[in-house]
Amino acid sequence: MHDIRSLRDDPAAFDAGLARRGLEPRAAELLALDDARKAAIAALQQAQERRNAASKEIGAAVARKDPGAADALKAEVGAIKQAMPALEAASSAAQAALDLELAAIPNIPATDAPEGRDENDNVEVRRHGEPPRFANSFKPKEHFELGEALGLMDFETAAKLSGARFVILKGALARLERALMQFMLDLHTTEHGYTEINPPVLVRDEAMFGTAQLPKFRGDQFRAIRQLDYNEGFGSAVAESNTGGAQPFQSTKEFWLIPTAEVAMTNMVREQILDERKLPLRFTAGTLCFRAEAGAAGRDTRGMIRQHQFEKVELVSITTPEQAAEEHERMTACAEEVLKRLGLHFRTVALCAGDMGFSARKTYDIEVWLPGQNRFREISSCSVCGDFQARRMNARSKAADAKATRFVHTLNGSGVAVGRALVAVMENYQTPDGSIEVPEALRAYMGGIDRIVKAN
RNA sequence: GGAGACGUGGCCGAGAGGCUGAAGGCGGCGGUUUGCUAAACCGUUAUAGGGUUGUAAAGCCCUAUCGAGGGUUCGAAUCCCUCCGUCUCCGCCA
Repeated sequence: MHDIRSLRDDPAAFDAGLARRGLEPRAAELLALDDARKAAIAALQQAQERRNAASKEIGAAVARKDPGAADALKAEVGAIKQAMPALEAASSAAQAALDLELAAIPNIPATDAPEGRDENDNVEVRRHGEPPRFANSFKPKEHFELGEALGLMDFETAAKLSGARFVILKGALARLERALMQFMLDLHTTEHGYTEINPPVLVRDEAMFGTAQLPKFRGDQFRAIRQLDYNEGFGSAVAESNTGGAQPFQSTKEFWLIPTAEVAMTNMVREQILDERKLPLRFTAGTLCFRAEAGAAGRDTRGMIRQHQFEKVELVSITTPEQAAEEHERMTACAEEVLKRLGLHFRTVALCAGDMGFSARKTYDIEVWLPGQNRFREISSCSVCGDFQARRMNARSKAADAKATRFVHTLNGSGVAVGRALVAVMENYQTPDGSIEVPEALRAYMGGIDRIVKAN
């Protein structure tokens, strides 16, 4: 969420930031909305001021037993009140018009985010390890070929239960996914200083607004509706529920399924004033994530790369403005460490301004090597959001000796995507006989199993 | 799911249609006194928005806010409704 006052101070800088994302200038239009809003507020406040003053005079007139004066004043207030609803409506409409626009504009890129339009302009900043070597004659398989051949990965049965973009893992492969999550959480909590969180995965509108999934990315999300009177046949299970009221945030019976634990963990500090001596806060959680993948039709339709439901270990930091940039590097290194210990080849790229997500000021993607696809695939994305989300959440901090509060800075990163890590381990540790070696770092979590073989 | 109680500033807590942006206490900040510390005493201490003066720091005026949103009223922390949240008892449940 952008600050209309700083936009007022420097509209050119705002438009320049949007231009770096490949977007049209918006400042002039927003400032016009802001002027309209201020005019509407002034008109309303003028009416309120007179009403309040007259009402006090009525009290005084009644006290000195002057009914004539009181009645005259009542008539005046009555007239003012006639006009008030229109003024109130105009004022809140003007505010809403501005907020609607501001809430749907992405964050301004940091000065050191690379220039560029799309993924082709991203900048590789480092690379670790190298691709695994296979015998010349051996063509590495993709993870779903391996998993299905092992009898431990079943997309067909999952489709019977839930449709496309779901999977059933079995036996040692199910355990491998569990092992990966445990390993990552243990690493981040015991060595990287993150506090483990087990958050709700169902959240309300405000939380989704806070991290900016709402209002713009509504269509990418799943909702959970509590159906109170479920007796009109199965069709009603998916019937559109009626929220009704004018208040935007009043539903208790509808939730959103989190698309990432970032939503839950970042919103833990919403509407709070934090002591800056306690920053940065570092949280990690391994949760299920739910994404509608709207607009991804036809992409990654096979396999586990792009599912409606997947597991991810997420990292979130809450910092002061001064700490944010360094924390971003640190967080990215924490995510990279996961891949290093798993012995996976990866590269880290800085996303260009045109390719970054909505809330980000600067983003590093970590891409892991997948031999079956013969290419790098995103497995983690670490972003600094500045005060963009903090404004939406009203999350502030205060220095020990300061009077004023200021917005915190928020960061989030995958540390890392568990489903994709499973894919990476399978493809990188496959052997010609179709079995999969278990990386050293995971063996303790696998009860000592060092190889995953075909189920009998 | 049923029944009931409650939600007031950083915290505790009064207030039950106008004199209340809100008593009192704690805490914070500034000061006086004081070998030091402590104590005592005095003062001060919400947030957001709009307007205005000023280069600025800041000041002044106004509006809104007593969980949130509506309503009644000339006037609402106070009365009514809805929602959110907390607590108690019962029921159900992993």
